[in-house]
Amino acid sequence: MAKGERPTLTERRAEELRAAIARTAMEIFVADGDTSAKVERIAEAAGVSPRTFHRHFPVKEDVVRPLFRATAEAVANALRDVPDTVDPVEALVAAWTAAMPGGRISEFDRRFLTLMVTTPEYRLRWQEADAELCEVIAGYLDRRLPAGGHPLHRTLPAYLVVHATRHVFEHWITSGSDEDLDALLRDALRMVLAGAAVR
Amino acid sequence: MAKGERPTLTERRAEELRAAIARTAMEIFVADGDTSAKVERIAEAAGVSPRTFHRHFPVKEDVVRPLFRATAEAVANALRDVPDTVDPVEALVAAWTAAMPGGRISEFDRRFLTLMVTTPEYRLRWQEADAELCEVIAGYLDRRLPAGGHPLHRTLPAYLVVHATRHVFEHWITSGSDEDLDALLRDALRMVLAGAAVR
DNA sequence: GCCGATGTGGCAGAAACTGACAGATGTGAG
DNA sequence: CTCACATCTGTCAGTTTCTGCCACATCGGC
Repeated sequence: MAKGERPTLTERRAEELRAAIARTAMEIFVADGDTSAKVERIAEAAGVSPRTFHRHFPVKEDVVRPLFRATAEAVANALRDVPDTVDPVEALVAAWTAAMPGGRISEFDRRFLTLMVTTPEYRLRWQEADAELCEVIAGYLDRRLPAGGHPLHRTLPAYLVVHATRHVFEHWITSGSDEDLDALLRDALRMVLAGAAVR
Repeated sequence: MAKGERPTLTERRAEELRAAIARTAMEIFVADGDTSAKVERIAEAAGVSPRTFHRHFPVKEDVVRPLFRATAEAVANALRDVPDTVDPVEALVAAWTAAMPGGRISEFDRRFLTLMVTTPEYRLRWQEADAELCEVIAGYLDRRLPAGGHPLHRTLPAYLVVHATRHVFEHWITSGSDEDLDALLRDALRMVLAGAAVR
């Protein structure tokens, strides 16, 4: 557990435990149709004590973070090795698609994400994962932006890309999910990248 | 208290009480340098019982909402009667400036806003006020956008304008506030509106 | 096998909330 | 102006979330 070492066994176990608890919470939330389940119930269903739950998730709502972090990492991985010949818009859309298992969103996930969008405390955790994505996307866009200038010229386009994606996605989720998500994303990203002068 | 009537005396009093409690909380937060003050203390300083506090603010963090709502309304008012001859970028920057008392941010406000930016639960309340601003800005941009098209073509530009403003503002706050905020805003808004084809 | 480091659970308690009731204070009809 | 009614407020008890502390189990290196 030194510094930049890869995770030790104990750390990996803790991570797995957090993921398991998160998944348990997700299943309970979807089954209930709301997010009001008590810590006691989630902890018991996951086979741990409430005290251990709170050790891993200081605030109850943190329980969903591993889920969002996982998809954020999937997007980051999909974006890591994109050749410069690919159109940025297509690369970003493809990265998002790659983050969904099977390239599409299941009914189960759709119900869960609806809860996450409509419950402010949980929506906040989603946004925190998006904040990490901002850095990844900033790294990707870096090579495609005019060099120099104010620091904001680097971070703002990435920030806007992530938030445009979020806006489109939330519209898609709340409006019944019967539109072509990829097409909507392409459209929105083109708007953002055009303004940011991405080549 | 029928439907679209103007507020009755009782309602106005409740609104004033909420504003007074919010202001009290702000002063305590700034004096402490953090937002950890207990409900009991804020309520006592405002001259009400904790029970009354929670009646007006179901969740403790809601206490700052009146403050953000007030500035959001100020921006909305400043934007309401802008003639079409004014450049949208200038109109938006002017609206933000008009929302600050005296056209600039006091040291007191700066400290308070720093706390709001760095504390996720409070940052969320700020974003909720921004969400209301989105509708106002969508109304303003409506006349300046190509007609027709998908609903997202109306809401997305406003959403991006608000979030670009937020990003610039948070950068400005956290980096010491010694840059030219207006210039940064102008720059960011030009980027967004160029992509959205605002005329 | 031993031993320090770390994770876990139980318990007590702080703090954030909520429901219910009683008293105070508006609000409106006559 | 007065009375009846609605609304707001405070007190109190109770639930839920979250934390500090300690004992115990497990892990990981020697």
